[in-house]
Amino acid sequence: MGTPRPYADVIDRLRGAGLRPTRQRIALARLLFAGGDRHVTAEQLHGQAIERDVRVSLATVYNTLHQLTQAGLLREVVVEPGRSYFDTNIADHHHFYHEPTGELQDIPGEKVGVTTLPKPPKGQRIERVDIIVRTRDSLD
Amino acid sequence: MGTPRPYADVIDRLRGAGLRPTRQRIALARLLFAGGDRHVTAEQLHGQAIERDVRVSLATVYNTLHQLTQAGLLREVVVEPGRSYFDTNIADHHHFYHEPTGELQDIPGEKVGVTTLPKPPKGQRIERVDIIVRTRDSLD
DNA sequence: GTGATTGCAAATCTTTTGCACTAAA
DNA sequence: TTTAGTGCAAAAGATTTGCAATCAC
Repeated sequence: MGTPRPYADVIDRLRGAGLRPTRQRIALARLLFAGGDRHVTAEQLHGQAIERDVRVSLATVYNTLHQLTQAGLLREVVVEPGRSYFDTNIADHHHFYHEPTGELQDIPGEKVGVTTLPKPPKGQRIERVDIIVRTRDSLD
Repeated sequence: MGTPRPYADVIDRLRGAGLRPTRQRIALARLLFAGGDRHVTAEQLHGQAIERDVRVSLATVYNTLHQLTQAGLLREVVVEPGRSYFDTNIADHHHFYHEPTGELQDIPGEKVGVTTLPKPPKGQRIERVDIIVRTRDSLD
């Protein structure tokens, strides 16, 4: 048996992204990629880290989130001015956005059929198609 | 002939929205609704007003944009964290977003076909579907 | 060791707010 | 008048940055 490496999976993921597996990055990555798909703001993630006694500064959380996004391990979702969500689901998919609570919910890519789409302006290529289905409470 | 009213159209539009046609609001509405469809940030609109020697504060521009949005005369488009665009096109439509320049371009609603869409979460109704097609330069 | 990473606090940027002043009705 | 609207400057958030201290390799 080889020497057991703690959090080997997370560390490999960071390494794969070209990021040094520091204490902070490992902790954040564990929080992010532990459960299923998550939608978190920097503030929320920072709060959770603090809760679990992980000493990280908010600045580092922001930096790490952006680094992971750039590496393709996270996706940034913009639904509201002045607040960014980071999505651990990087598969092709879209979102329900419940405006009253600010909650995001994934819609699997295959559940949405976009038939036609015009050609992008000259000299541009499509990078990504984001669909946000904004919802409110039925009674309103 | 009745007494000619300057900017009667704009004034009526504001009145119709329940907004007093003040000097500032008239000027801003004229900038917004003059040409065809426009996508502006508060900062940009403020800049244009100043350029044309209209004395308005940025705070008033923000207030007015939100009032017009609430009245249904404008639509807010969120594509980037920390910056809101206001769209004078209130018809059903979507957007190309050219990431390098931050430019928005309308896609008429009928040019995009969304076939299937899952039911929203229990107790919620769909308010609006926003589709943002993010583009980059072809060569990148 | 040494170069990448972190923390902290300050800086930045967008947007909102409080309040005395001004203007529309 | 009387009440809504405005400007200004200050406040509030979210995010970024500069730089000395710290850590991974």
